Amino acid sequence: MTLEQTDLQRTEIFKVLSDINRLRIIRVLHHAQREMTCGEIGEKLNISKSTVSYHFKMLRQVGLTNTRRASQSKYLSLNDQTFNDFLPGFLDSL
Amino acid sequence: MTLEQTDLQRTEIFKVLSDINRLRIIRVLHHAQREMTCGEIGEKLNISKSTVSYHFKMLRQVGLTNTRRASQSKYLSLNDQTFNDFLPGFLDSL
DNA sequence: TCGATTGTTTTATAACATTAGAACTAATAG
DNA sequence: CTATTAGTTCTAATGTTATAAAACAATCGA
Repeated sequence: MTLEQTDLQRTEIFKVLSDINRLRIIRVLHHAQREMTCGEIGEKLNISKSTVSYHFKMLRQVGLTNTRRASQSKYLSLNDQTFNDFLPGFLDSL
Repeated sequence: MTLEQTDLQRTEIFKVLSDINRLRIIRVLHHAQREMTCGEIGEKLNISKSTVSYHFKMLRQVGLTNTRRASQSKYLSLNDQTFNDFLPGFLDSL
């Protein structure tokens, strides 16, 4: 992994974290300490389901979250590994 | 300081860090361990002076850098305090 | 199978970000 | 005062991002 590649990965992660709604999603998940669904988070944060789906995708694409399908629902959880690798201590500061 | 205000401050900082050129500027400054001028950094990173000036402004606005005028030149340095407050350990990971 | 539930993708739109050239401002040296 | 140096702001072009409604897809219960 070159320096430049790591830089690009870093900027991608920062880009994902630079949106207030995605930060809210992360906080909600962190404080809940459990998986949550798209609908559940959308309702809590008052955003449309398509918008939540869009943000979920971005979070997943940079490895900040994991997803698990179960029946109709899709459960989201934080990927602690990525947070620890790139932003040690960040989650606990939320 | 409310949670929401801190969130906005955080997303602003992440936004500033989500650009590859600004990340490069930070790395160059960190490794140089000294102040550097706009022209010096622009030359090193091969970006126009107006673009460097634009990025300098963003960095300063969120408190990631300090500036000092001396004669015609303007010297930039990292504000370790802000990095430590919001991203402890980040600079050393660069 | 049908209808309900849940989430995704498409589409359109509006807002914002990045870039560099040109014009401008500030400081200094001669 | 004038020319030079260093940086800023304006402008226009180009590209990116966030949003939600609408259409679509997948799953499940009856």
